[in-house]
Parts: sequence; C-alpha cells; structure tokens
Amino acid sequence: MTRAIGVRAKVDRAAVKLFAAKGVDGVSIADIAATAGVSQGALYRHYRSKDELASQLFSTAYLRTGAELDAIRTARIGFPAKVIAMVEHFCAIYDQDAALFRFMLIAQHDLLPQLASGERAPVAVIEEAVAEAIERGEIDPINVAAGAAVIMGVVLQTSIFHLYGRICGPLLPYAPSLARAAIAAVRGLA
Amino acid sequence: MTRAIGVRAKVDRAAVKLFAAKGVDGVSIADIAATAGVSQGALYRHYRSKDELASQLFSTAYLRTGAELDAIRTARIGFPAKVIAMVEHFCAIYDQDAALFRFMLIAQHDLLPQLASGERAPVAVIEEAVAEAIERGEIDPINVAAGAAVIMGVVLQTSIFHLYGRICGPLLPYAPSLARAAIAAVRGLA
DNA sequence: TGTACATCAGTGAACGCGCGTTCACTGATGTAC
DNA sequence: TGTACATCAGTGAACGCGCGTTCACTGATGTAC
Repeated sequence: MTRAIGVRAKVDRAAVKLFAAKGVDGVSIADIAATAGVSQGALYRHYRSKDELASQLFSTAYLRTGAELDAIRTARIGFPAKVIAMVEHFCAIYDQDAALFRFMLIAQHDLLPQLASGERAPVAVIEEAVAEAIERGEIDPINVAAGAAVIMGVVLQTSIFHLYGRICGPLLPYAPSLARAAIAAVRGLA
Repeated sequence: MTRAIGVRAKVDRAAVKLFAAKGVDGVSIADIAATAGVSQGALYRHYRSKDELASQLFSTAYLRTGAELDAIRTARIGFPAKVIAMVEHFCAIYDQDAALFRFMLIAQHDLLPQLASGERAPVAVIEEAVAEAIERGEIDPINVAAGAAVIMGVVLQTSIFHLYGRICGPLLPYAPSLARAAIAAVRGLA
C-alpha cells in the first residue's frame, strides 16, 4: 500500500504539471505515465478515466482553497481584515504552487460546471464576506456578486499577469497593495 | 466568390459558437461543418487547419479589440475619462457577442502565447494609459503592469460572473459602477 | 450567340494516426494452517 | 518455520474509435474566340 500511495502522488504531481503547461486536452495518458515514471495501466488503478483524474485534481484543490478562505472569513473580524488575510493567503498559495494555480485557472471553464455547487466554493465564501460587510454597515449596499467579482478580479488578473511574466518575483509582497486595491474597488462600486 | 464569402462567414460563426460552448478541443471539424451546413472539405478551402481556424478567429477579435481601445485612449482626455470609455466599450462588445467573448476568454491561455506580442494588444493599450496617467500626475506612481491588471481584473471577472449566471441582464448598465471601481482600485494600489 | 476550355469552391468518402482504455499477465505482499 | 494460496498494484502490448486531413471528383462560373 505504501508503494501505491507513492505512485498516486507521482501521477498527481505529473498530471498537474503537464495540465498546467499544455491544458488537459493537450496532454495524453502516455505523457502523464511517462512523466510519473509508471505504466499507462497503473493510472487506471487509481482513476477510472482521464476525465476523473482531471476533475478530481481540480475539485480537491478548488474546494480546499474554499475551505481555507472560509476559515479566514470566520477567524478575522471586520471586512478589511478579512480581505487582507484572504488576499495574503491567495498570494501565498500561488507562490507555493504556481502550476496548481495555473491548472485551476485554465481548467475552470471545463471543470467548474460539473462541480456540485456547494458552499465550499471560494466564490461563495467571498460573496458571503461581502454580504456580511453590508449587513454590518462596513460598506454601502451593493450587488453581492459584483462585489465578489471585483475582489477576485483584482487578485486573479494579477496572478495571470504573473504567469505571463508581466509581473515578477513572489506575489506575497504585493498582497497589502492588492488588498487595498480590492477594498477600494468594492467601495468604488457603490 | 460571393458564395465563398457566405460559406466562410457561416464557418466562422459556427466555430466561434461551438468553441465558446465546448472549448476548441471539445469541438470536431465535423461538428463545425455540420453546424455551418457545409462539408468538412469546404473548411479547408478557407483555413489550412483547425489550428489556423482557431488562432485566426482569436487574433482577429483580440487585435480588433486592442485597436478599438487604443482609439479610445487617444480620443479621450484624462485618465478617468479614458477608463470610463474603455469599460463602457468593453461592456458593449460583451453584450453584443457574449459567445465571442467567451471564446476569447477560454482560448486565451492556448492562443495568446503564439500571438506575436504587438502594440495592438488590449493589455499593452491599458498599460500605456496607466503609464500616461502617472506621467501627467493623475495617479501616484505604481507598477504599470499591476495597474493594468486590476483594471482588467475588475471588468473581466465581472464578465466571467455574467457568463456563469451570477450577474444578470446586460452588462452596459454596470459600466459606470465598474469604471469607478477600476479607478478606485488603481488609486488604491499606491 | 455558341462552343470549348480553365478555374475553383464545395463534396463526401476514405485514410491513417494518436489517443484513451482494456486485459492477460507478473511478482510482491499478506494470511492461514 | 514452511507451504499453499489469495490479493492486488503495476506492466505493457493490443485494440478500436474518433478525429483531422486528404483527394478524386462535381458542377457552377468566367473567359476566349
């Protein structure tokens, strides 16, 4: 069993790396197996299909991120503090594994729709934070979805620019600046 | 020749529609030909390959958008006026052809890299507008790329939310609010 | 006007390659007695 | 401890389907004389 875990981890790592670089459809099972250093057949001991591999990798990372953001949302007090901590966390996980982020980014339009729309989604968490801030009078009443969109937009587009080399170095140092921009954007919406 | 133009237009329209719905790799030449109401072979009278079809559709739309934004940049005076007009224009083209937008959005990570990085790219235009605003003292000095990122992020993420049904109705009415949010975000970066 | 010919967009059947998936097999590990 | 057996992760060759692309052909249109 110990060996099996090793293989699965190797497959997962190879798949994320390749999916991030070439897109899910641009990568073959043969590619993944070769990169992971296992046979093609071995892959089917862990996943029923290539589709299942991709969507499982995606949903695991996506929902974990949502849960982490939700923990921040409940732990921090006040809208600005929540946003600052969330942005920081986001930059930190980006710096830690840019390939995983890129995979989530380019695969989202294929894989998000087939995900059961639960409460753990990052989008839902951020919308909730905005709704709370409105309730408590921390920000003027706005469309909750629009508020979440501008916050996510500020952070995600910056990450995309980083992936394309338009912005360099680790992202974490940008976090305070991005958080200010995100909060200002939400307030500017009203 | 008149007939040929008709076929090409039908192929282009079918391809954009299908690519937007299922992604470039999720659509076969047979799908496109059937939707356009022509034979598969006819497609190769207009494009050398499926790849060329996709990248030509993409770069045409992408560079046209860049040129339109550049026209706005030179025509308007003052940073806020430029941003307002650009955001408005963006919302207008989105409302006009959401499928084309969605295609550009999901295909960008595949097709942007192979595009010769010219001055007509929307990103370059917005960066130039930010750089000008800094020169003229309209906004505090910031990283130009970061400034462009937050502006684009505010608008693009809102569009994405609209594609997923989180935001409804035409986007144009949101333009003034989005423009305020984008300007506030850029100022908040400093 | 009529005839012969050239051109070329469009057709649709066929090809062949690459891919995801399957499956008979191997060999290491665990268990029963 | 030793033997017989079961289990199962991993192998690698093979399969067959779907896809992008090709190509001989059709028929409409334009041109020369």
